[in-house]
Amino acid sequence: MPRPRQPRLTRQLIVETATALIDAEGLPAFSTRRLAAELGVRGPSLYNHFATKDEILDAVADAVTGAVDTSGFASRDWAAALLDWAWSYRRALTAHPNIVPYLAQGPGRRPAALAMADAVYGGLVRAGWPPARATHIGAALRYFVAGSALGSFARGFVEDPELYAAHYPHLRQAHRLAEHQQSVDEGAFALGLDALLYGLAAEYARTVGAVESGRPNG
Amino acid sequence: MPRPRQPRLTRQLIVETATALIDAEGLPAFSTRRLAAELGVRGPSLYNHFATKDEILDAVADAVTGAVDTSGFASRDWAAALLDWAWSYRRALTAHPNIVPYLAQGPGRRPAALAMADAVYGGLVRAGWPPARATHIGAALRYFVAGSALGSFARGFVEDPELYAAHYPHLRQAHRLAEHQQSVDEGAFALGLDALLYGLAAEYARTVGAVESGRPNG
DNA sequence: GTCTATAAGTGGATAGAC
DNA sequence: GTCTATCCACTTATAGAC
Repeated sequence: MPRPRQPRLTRQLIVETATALIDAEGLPAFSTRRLAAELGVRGPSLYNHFATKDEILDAVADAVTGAVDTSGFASRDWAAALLDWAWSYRRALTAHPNIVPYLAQGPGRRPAALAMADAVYGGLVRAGWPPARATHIGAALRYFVAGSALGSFARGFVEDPELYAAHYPHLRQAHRLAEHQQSVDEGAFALGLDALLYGLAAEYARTVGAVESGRPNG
Repeated sequence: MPRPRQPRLTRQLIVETATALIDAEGLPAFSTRRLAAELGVRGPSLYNHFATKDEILDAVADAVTGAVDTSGFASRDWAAALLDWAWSYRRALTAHPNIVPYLAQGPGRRPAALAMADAVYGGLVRAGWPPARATHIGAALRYFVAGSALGSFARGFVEDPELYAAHYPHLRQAHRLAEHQQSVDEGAFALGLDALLYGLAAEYARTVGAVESGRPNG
């Protein structure tokens, strides 16, 4: 026999609505009252499901991180797995850029972030990278992805040619960046990621590969 | 209480105190009242020097960015200049990590950020990089630096061995990251930056260098 | 240029009714 | 499990006295 009336709130519904609210209005605009209003309830009702506001934010951050795909580390060579992971990571964060400053405070105790770190670190070590190097690589990629999701580079420029021409001689075309925001940001990410992986592959060949030559990376 | 002979507030003093306050207590704790208290005045007095709270934050962000050294682009080859710039940029941001989320929203109209973009872009173009590529390189480095300053990777882990051992097999040593936070974060940055520059140098040799062989980069 | 006073509102969170 | 009622510290910003 189902319950006559379903509870209006569930943890999942709260997290989904909180995510949408943060996406739409930003982290500073996110309050328990505002969230409750969005859910059609009053503020205090949320406290039946979460103890504090930060617990809600942690759940949102964990859900965002949970969308990242690390499966490549199980089946592909380390470089291809890093590439797949970085793009998936970037997609997950750029889908919810406003939560990034909160999320980037550190993997902390959030399960999804720890599972991701575990998969990446494990995959790199399995491929032969020394543990300390694997840590550095995972962190470096995290820096790059978080930074790219944090704030669009192109978005920072305004669409007013006059503003830049006067004082910044090389930025004469900068106003055009605003038009091509997405392709500039993605192009910069692609360039940086490719260069990074190129450099890592060179170091791998120089150190790990020289020792375990002939051993497949997967 | 008699009024002081000298004005107690100046824009510079306000910005310096605001920076210290944000460093010490974080962006959410920063309020005009809290700042005024720190300066020994009442909240409204600040509005004689800045029109809004955001104007103060912009001034703080601009001061932080203003500490970045881009002089290498005038005198050194592009790769060495990028390396110097990236480290200087990182030092400036990690000295004030709590302002990074605000600062990273985009270069916007802040003079110091625009001057920095101008110097970097101009230096790269002068070295022979195609304009579109120069934009991507500057943005990619910005992503990496901002991400590295935004949140320490190592800090995210707690110093409790038991917490990770159970569920994340590869993170058995992760609690040790907390001890070596600074060296892990700097090592990850150094590795990523070197790999990135290695990859860029390869592309430069493949494209620009092939066309303008023999031309000095400076 | 700093002050008092105040506007007009939001914040997270709790107690206890139903 | 949601409600009403409530707490009160706190927010940015303005008006006008001195």
